[in-house]
Amino acid sequence: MTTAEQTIGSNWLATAGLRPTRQRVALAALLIGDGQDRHVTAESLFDAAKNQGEGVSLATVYNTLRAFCDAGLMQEVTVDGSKSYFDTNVHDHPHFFWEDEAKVTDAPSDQLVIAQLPDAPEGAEIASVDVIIRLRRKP
Amino acid sequence: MTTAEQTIGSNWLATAGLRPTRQRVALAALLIGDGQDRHVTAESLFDAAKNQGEGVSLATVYNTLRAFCDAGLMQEVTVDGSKSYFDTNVHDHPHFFWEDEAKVTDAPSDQLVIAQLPDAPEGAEIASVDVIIRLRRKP
DNA sequence: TTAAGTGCAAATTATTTGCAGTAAG
DNA sequence: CTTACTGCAAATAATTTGCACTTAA
Repeated sequence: MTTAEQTIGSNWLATAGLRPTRQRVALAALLIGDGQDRHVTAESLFDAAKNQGEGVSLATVYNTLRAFCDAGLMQEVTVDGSKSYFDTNVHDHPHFFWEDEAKVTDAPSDQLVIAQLPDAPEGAEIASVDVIIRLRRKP
Repeated sequence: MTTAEQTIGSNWLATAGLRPTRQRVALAALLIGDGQDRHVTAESLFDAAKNQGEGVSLATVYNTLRAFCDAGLMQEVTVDGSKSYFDTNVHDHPHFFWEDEAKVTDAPSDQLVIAQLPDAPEGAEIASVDVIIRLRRKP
């Protein structure tokens, strides 16, 4: 990991008022270091950190992802009942879920047009609208 | 539970080629007995069965819900990472998720109009599109 | 009679938490 | 210094499974 990526990560943490610990800076660099949006599970991020020789415990990865979500730096994507996915893109946008690989990617949000949406029932308001496009390998 | 509801449940099982055991007929009657679509978790269905004095183990409720889904009688709705919800309405339709109550209901599908949908990436095809409208109590 | 279904209790999986030690402001 | 963070190991929660018993066909 370069110093540049660490700096980007530190700034990202700073904007949310989170302490830039060694572990968080390392994970932040993995998540946003190259400017690309990323979709991870706790396990996949843990493995990525390990592959870089970064010592971070799995519990800390879980706690850190929660902290990032609470701080609004990331969002959880609910696509699969058995695992939690986290997305560095916090804007409202649709997702592809590759069922064969159990992998999440962004779907192009400009290609999704919702012309009409059900009204929220009495006493409720719409917090967000999730659109998951489930994919399978073409036969 | 009336005999009529049991009969409806038995027929429902028969259409899927599932053996109408006492437990399955009881659960089926709870699920589709009154003709209304239902959204349950394993736990909520287990409680409902218990309240009717039907002896069904929790493991059997889990196994039965899986069997119903595998048979195409129900579908799983992924709205909450920590629990599985099951829907007796197998048609493609949007859902409301009431975040405060952790409850799922159907959203009126005629009020959802998707004018444009992202194309499936190369080599993939769209299996289904989930639309979850997350609600919160109005303040 | 025989293959499928049931019910426990034990196993599994993903995730959270308590708490003692470590480090950031 | 003081409070937040980390890491382990133990706890939790939802779900699945192994296996002996029961039941539908």
